[in-house]
Amino acid sequence: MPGRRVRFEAAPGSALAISVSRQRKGDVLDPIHQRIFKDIETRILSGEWRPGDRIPIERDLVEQYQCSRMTVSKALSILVERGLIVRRRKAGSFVASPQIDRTVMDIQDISTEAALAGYEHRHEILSRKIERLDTAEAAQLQAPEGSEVLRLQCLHIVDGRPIAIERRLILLDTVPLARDESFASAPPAKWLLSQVPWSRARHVIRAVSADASTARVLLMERGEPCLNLIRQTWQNELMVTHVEIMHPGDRFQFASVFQPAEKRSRRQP
Amino acid sequence: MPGRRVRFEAAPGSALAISVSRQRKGDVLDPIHQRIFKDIETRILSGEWRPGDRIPIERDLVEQYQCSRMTVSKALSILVERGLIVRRRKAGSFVASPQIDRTVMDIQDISTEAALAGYEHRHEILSRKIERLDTAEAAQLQAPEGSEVLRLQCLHIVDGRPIAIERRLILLDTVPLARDESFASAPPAKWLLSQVPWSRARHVIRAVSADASTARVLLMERGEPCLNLIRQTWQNELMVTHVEIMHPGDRFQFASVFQPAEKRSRRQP
DNA sequence: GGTTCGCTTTTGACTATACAAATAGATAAG
DNA sequence: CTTATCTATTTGTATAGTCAAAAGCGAACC
Repeated sequence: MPGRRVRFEAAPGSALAISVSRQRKGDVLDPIHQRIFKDIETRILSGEWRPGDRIPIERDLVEQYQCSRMTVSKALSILVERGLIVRRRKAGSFVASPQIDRTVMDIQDISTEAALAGYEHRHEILSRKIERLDTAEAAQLQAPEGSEVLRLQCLHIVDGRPIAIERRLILLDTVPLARDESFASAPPAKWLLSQVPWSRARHVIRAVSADASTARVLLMERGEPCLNLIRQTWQNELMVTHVEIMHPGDRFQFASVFQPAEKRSRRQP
Repeated sequence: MPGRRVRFEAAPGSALAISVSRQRKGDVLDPIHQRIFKDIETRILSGEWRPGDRIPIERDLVEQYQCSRMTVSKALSILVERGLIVRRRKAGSFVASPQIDRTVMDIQDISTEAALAGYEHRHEILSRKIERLDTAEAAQLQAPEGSEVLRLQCLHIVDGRPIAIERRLILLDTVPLARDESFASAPPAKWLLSQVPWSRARHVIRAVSADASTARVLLMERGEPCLNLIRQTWQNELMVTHVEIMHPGDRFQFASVFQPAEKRSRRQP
């Protein structure tokens, strides 16, 4: 009966044993590779195994979990993919040094964020015109001079209060469909994403003083602090869009909870 | 000769063929699973395959790349791990919907960031004292009342100009070694990371007006905009540290370049 | 009409094996 | 003492199969 596997567990407490997780929630036990992954992840996140430490070699893990090398290898591959370990031939696998104090901010688009938080959101297109990029602006955006662009101003209102003014350029060469889009049903950010996949983005977050026109639409005083987000997006060297969003400092902040080993679990509806 | 593999390539242009990459840079060809991965990734990032589209089933990919199912499966697993596709039994694998307009800011710690940008960085510990958390503060931080904490103020100077004031609490129960640390050689953020691995962090970024004491140390006017970063870190339900960093708005911004499919390649020195 | 049941497709998990590539550490040569 | 060479170890890639679990689909049934 080739390929049939008898499953037993390593005796806990044995010399090199890494306390194999018995975890048995709801009577279904996790796949072996996941248990190996979790056991090692726990060891690393708890600090028991520190950056640079060598983790047991595949042969020993095979022994401890009574599984095949492929299964161990799969677990280790995921740990590599998640940035928790590095593997080196002949040397072994080691706990990776964490990215030094890296902070990651996850910023969803405004309408999504508002919806998730249970707020009512609407947007108003304040202006909409088609222009050509002049020399200065083209240089600043690293886009070809004379490109046709759609220039938009869009106000976002959450719970009845203006929360952001969005000033956006969309390159019509890259996104020709934008020419005839009114952005009445979906705000520009959302519409764009459904139309154009992007391959690269650049972000800048700053604190600036409200200029006169911003202060007027956002119902605040001139000079008050604003949170300023600039985002520029490309699709394979073609610029897609450039947007600058001004948020009133007293009404808006970016917040996120983050784990070093990004748990990605996205489901398709 | 079991296990030996003869490598040929699918005829390009054949009915279902997905234009198998011939890529042959430097005469070494990539592992098959990597070629499959890249081919599909390219298709998705270029927009040829759009969110929700079904990608060829494993059987067909096996046929096209003339490899085993495990190899195809490995490629697809990586695509899942990277968030590019989702797989559903019986249904097939589909291009994942991108996280709606998600922006990710990568913020390194100040000294690292300065070093990377080629600036000279130094820090000064302005104050350092050990206290116990009072009721109000404990509640705010969701930490146990009466916990011993180390309270620090640290000024960061880049290229001779004050660029940030850091106000930090370190829980001495979680990080006992901090009690005798002077933070003279490494700034608190860096030192902490080398001592304590963390499992969860919360971040908030805001724009605020400079208060009197902040304005004084950062050599700016009261009321001018400041970029304000708050970061709280836990290790397995134990709070590690809470820090608030104020940056002068005119001298500091967060910037990052980001790709939807995070390329992770970290090497150990 | 709707509901249940079983068939079939497709992914998920795993084994056992083979050989390749890198390289740390020992050994030999200069 | 330094440098080149060998070798054993450890990871990397891949094969060819097995069995399991989920779920779409249609047929039979109410």
